[in-house]
Amino acid sequence: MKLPLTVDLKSPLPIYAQLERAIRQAVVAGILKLGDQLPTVRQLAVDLSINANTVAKVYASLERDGLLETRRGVGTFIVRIQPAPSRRDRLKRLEEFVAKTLSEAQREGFTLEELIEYFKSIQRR
Amino acid sequence: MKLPLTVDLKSPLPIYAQLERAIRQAVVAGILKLGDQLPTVRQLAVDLSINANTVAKVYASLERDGLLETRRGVGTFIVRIQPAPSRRDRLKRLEEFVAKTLSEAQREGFTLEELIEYFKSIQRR
DNA sequence: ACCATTGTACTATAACAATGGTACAATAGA
DNA sequence: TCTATTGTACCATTGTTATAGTACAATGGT
Repeated sequence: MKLPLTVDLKSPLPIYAQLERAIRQAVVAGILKLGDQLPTVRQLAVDLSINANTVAKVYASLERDGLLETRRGVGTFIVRIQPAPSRRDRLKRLEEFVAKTLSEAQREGFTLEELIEYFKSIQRR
Repeated sequence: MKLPLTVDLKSPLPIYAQLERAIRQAVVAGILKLGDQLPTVRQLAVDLSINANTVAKVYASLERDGLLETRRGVGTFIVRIQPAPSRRDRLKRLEEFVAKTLSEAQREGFTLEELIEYFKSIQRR
């Protein structure tokens, strides 16, 4: 499976932040599933035309976050898709998150319909 | 009128990029109108707790872009209102917005399916 | 036991971003 | 004309980001 990870060297957003975001997004979108192996730091560096150190730092950061697990000589794997806090807290946080997202979207001039459509298109791929 | 310009020192997005974006957004949103004066570089630097050089560089960049005009000893003024963004620009911004939202959602532990469901439930009411 | 693969840990270097500071140039107004 | 205000242009310094390169540690397979 070819991962749709990309970075834009000309973006003001640093490469490490772009890559971290892309990986998180791939997990949420279901492109990366529990137990899936990520490309090796060296391979991904080649694929994205960036430095291996940058990839390694992103992996290390995501591991600190509990999303990944790295095993020397083996590779890097997805170990957490979602935490499991209490249902009620979770729902409340989801509500807050969606509210915040919607207010931002409104400021940016996007409609709820557009967002749903775009989310669905991501789900489909 | 107090301008709603803010920057986040902890964001990976550099301050100058945040400020440039915030000003463009304020113009598009109609908060800054044609002919309006912006805060002085020194004043805005104080307001945002950043360096005056950073503000000056943002103003200079926006002037190169034709959005602003600066007059020594007088101030900085809006001289061009952005045309409505093209479809392509809009789609690109939507992409970026969704990418950002999904990476945040991942950190919060929400899945794409949950988000879509919740958005739909809002749409229904 | 050996070896290739993978992640980790360094070092050094360069470019960029941001700060603090100083000085200068142009303008408006007293 | 004088002065305060505003933008501009420097400089030196600091921290971050990214690169290139090397070496080492742990693992799995031969």
